Amino acid sequence: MPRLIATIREVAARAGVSHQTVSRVINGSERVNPETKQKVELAIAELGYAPNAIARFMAHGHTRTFACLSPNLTDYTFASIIDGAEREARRQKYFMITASAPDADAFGSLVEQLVYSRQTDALLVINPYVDERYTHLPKNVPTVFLGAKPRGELVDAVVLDDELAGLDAAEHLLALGHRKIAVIAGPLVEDCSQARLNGYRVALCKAGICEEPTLAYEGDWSASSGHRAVNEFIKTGQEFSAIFAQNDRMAVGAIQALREIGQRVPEDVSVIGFDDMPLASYFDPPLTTMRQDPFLIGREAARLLICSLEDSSSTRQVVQIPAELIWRKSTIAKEVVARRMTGLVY
Amino acid sequence: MPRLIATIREVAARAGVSHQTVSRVINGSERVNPETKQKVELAIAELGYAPNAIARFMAHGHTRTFACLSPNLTDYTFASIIDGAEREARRQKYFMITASAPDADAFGSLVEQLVYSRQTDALLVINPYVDERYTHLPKNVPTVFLGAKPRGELVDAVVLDDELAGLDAAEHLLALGHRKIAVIAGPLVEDCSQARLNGYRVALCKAGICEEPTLAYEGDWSASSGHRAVNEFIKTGQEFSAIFAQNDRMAVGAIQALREIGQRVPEDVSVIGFDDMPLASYFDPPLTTMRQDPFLIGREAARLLICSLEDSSSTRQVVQIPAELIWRKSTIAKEVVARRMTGLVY
DNA sequence: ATGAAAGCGCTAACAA
DNA sequence: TTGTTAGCGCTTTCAT
Repeated sequence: MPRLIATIREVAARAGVSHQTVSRVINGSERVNPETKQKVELAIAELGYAPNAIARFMAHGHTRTFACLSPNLTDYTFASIIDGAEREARRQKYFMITASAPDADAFGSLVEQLVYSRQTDALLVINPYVDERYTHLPKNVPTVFLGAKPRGELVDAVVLDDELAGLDAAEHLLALGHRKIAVIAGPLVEDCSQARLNGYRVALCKAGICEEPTLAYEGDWSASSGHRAVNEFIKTGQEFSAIFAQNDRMAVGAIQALREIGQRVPEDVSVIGFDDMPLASYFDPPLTTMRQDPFLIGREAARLLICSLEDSSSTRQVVQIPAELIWRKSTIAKEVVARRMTGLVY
Repeated sequence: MPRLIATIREVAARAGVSHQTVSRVINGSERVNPETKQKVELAIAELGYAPNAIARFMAHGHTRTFACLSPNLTDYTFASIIDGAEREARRQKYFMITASAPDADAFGSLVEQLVYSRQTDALLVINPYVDERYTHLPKNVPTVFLGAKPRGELVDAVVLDDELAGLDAAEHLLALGHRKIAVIAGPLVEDCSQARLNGYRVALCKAGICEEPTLAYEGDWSASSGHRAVNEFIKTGQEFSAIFAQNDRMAVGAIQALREIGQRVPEDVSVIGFDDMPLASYFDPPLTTMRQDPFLIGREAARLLICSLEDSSSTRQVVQIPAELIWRKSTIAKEVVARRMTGLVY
């Protein structure tokens, strides 16, 4: 296979200069005579020369590339984080290799293939504590966690302010007059589930309500687990007038289960979700939810990573991004319903 | 910054062999004495040596990495394609750099940064004809198109059998007794929109129905464009008892618009979508749709790309993947409804 | 079975 | 301002 693109030396020969001068031109060095520069640029154009990135990496020892490891690439939140990170990376002339690591083993071999081989200078880890994957983290490699604060690891992180968001969600329901509020949590090994649960508890405590632990169900983020949660609540005879689902998919599953047993949303039960996923406003009823901006989170993570790559004296940080309540139609004031039902009008 | 990982020569020195022997060991060459091999492996373990991928690329001239360029990373279909491609790539020890190119210019500069710089050996292009991006395609670089057949370009492609899927969707509606079937198409610059439309037309022709062109609306894949489509149909006084939306988001938007004007789905109007996006079964009513398997499509594309990378004599091919009808609750037989309405029971 | 030499295409350090 | 010399860490080719 013939080499299709010229080398720096061929350009140099054609322009009648040394290859080093060509290097200076393509790197925009100041110390080069304008005339020489022109000659070189002409030769570059004539030869259709483009610098070889791999040779550059080889020469200066780093790749301007980082790896982004995610449990999967299809979850909307993950995909948005990745999109945000990738764009910020590219804006700063970095590259990103994205890979899905369904489990800890896959994660480990990815770290080997990408980081230990020095194909990659740095690491972005989405949900480092979903499983044991954090035990495979490389040492001494700039890393940013997404979705969980470091537990001792000396890495940066950007996370949603999940506790505050959980608190806001619960207070929204409280403000609507609800007192019996069930929670459908994500997997409790994930920090964000715990944090959202804490926020919820704090809100209830502040409202003088002692939370009943049985009013919480541990789901797995899937719609069907939301469905199961409601069935479980019913089976165990729980009473509740509102549900806080820790993501929209579980909220949607819960609403379906509720409807199957003849409960109307929001008239009988209010449901608040989390994420504001695409089409959240197109469900029936349109979902009230805590919106997060995963694109922004990804961008911020890339920014942080590049900072610590370029300024090794930069201090560790954890940045928290706030969530925002989007009040649509799946939650409603308890009193309003009660009055309507008894025929009272304002 | 000190080099943290040993080089092949350091390993060689420690094992008392030449660096070439170490190279043979790490590359699994047969021609190496078992004892020597052991010594080398010991040295590798002691030093924590890992081969430098960049140096390897440099030495043999290719990177085992390809670029995957997509209009965005968040669309579920794209994300699934990417996930499928990335996993297949990794399974075969390749890497993939994924980037979003919102427009043709971004696409062009990405091709420059990734392909002309030889950071990448090959190219996966999702939706090459969304805009003018195909004019920036590199020559002489193994490429696979996703979502559109090559228009003259000498590249492989994997596409859904959109025409057949369009035909199947229309025939489903036809079989249910519908005769006035409106279409909400995707952007007509995209081949898949055209192909789905063709399939629909063929089906109607076969059923002896001359399609009225005004019964087609060009959307942009968004739910709100599906909503607009229905309003447009109504405003222009179109009659229809069924709608074929070329993706699920537009279907959902259409259903909402229908409901707003007091039309029930499926009792008054049947709606079939396309994709079987996540939660399609959780909408009200659960969506009838043409399911595609984008993960499989991505995997197939990566397979093809690697084939043509490793066997340059491999012949060009376009592989078509079938879609599958998922009949849920948003479509119903016209007669059934009519009978119910007039009080007739079976 | 093993080693020595050359080179991949560039950048960095120094010299002129 | 420009050129020369050395690598970067590996693979490949050719000798031994």
